[in-house]
Amino acid sequence: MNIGQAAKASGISGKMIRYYESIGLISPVKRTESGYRIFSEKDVHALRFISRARDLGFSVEQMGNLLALWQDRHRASADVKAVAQAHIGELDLKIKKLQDMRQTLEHLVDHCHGDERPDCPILSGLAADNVEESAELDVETS
Amino acid sequence: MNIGQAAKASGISGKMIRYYESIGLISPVKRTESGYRIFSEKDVHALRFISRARDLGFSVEQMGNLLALWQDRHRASADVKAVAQAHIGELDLKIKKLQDMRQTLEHLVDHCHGDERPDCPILSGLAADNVEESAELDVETS
DNA sequence: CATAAACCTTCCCATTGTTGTAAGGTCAAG
DNA sequence: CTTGACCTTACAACAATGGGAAGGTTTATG
Repeated sequence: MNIGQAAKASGISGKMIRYYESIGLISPVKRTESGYRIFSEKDVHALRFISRARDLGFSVEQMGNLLALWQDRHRASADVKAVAQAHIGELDLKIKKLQDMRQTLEHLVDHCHGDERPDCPILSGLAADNVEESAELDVETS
Repeated sequence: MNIGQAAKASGISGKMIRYYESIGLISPVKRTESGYRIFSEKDVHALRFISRARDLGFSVEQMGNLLALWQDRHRASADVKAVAQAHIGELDLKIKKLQDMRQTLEHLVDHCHGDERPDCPILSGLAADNVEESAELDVETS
């Protein structure tokens, strides 16, 4: 199988496949005499694994860990669970951060009349240089 | 005011201040004869504005828009509101995406016993190559 | 005054993950 | 045997930030 076909079959672009190979996430695949990469079903299988992990927001490093665990027949499922749970924790942090941003911004938007007049609490909120005004920007100063 | 002091006062590193200047987000500030940047209160005010917008997750490009609106005394507050609301929309998308990931991952984690045994639904879920198994990965195929 | 510490300057490199492009080699079909 | 569709490597770019080198300036101290 060519890299193009492997790309289609796995959902990872040829570019990225080469990149993953170059950084050692996947081991180098076989080559034809002329240098073309040849992908086996097993290779594509691994690529699909990566594709799924990537869709779940795992970093390349984390995918490396997962791949290693995947390929290790004797690992304990607890190890895998730990990686996954750590990642859930990271996702939670990101979600929380975005939600905080969202809430602050919405608060500002709610107070902006949004008409022709130039007066706008959103900009004043962003421009606030003292604690009183800028307090409006704090979501939860916990 | 030096760049170091401006950095402290605004919460933006000196590195980033220079960067923002280099890409034109802020206009070049005055210099001493020997080439040191001198920041006025107004300059620092703008930097603080940027710092807040950045904390709210605005991209450099969006911050450029906001800055322009901020400095335009005659803009309609509706214009600002539109930018802010568009950004809320973006935040919502990101949040949704992360929540979807989180839920899928949690689903997998819930089904992993997490003990010594090597059998692990998380890895099988990631490795699924057919629709039946991979359906477990879909959160809401709406 | 001399020297050292603490600044500042520009320039380049690394990061993460991905895409684009250029220059060239190969393969299959007509 | 040419054309087009593939493949190869290598390099640059993106966003936003940090790190460091090499060198100039200012300030504080002996």
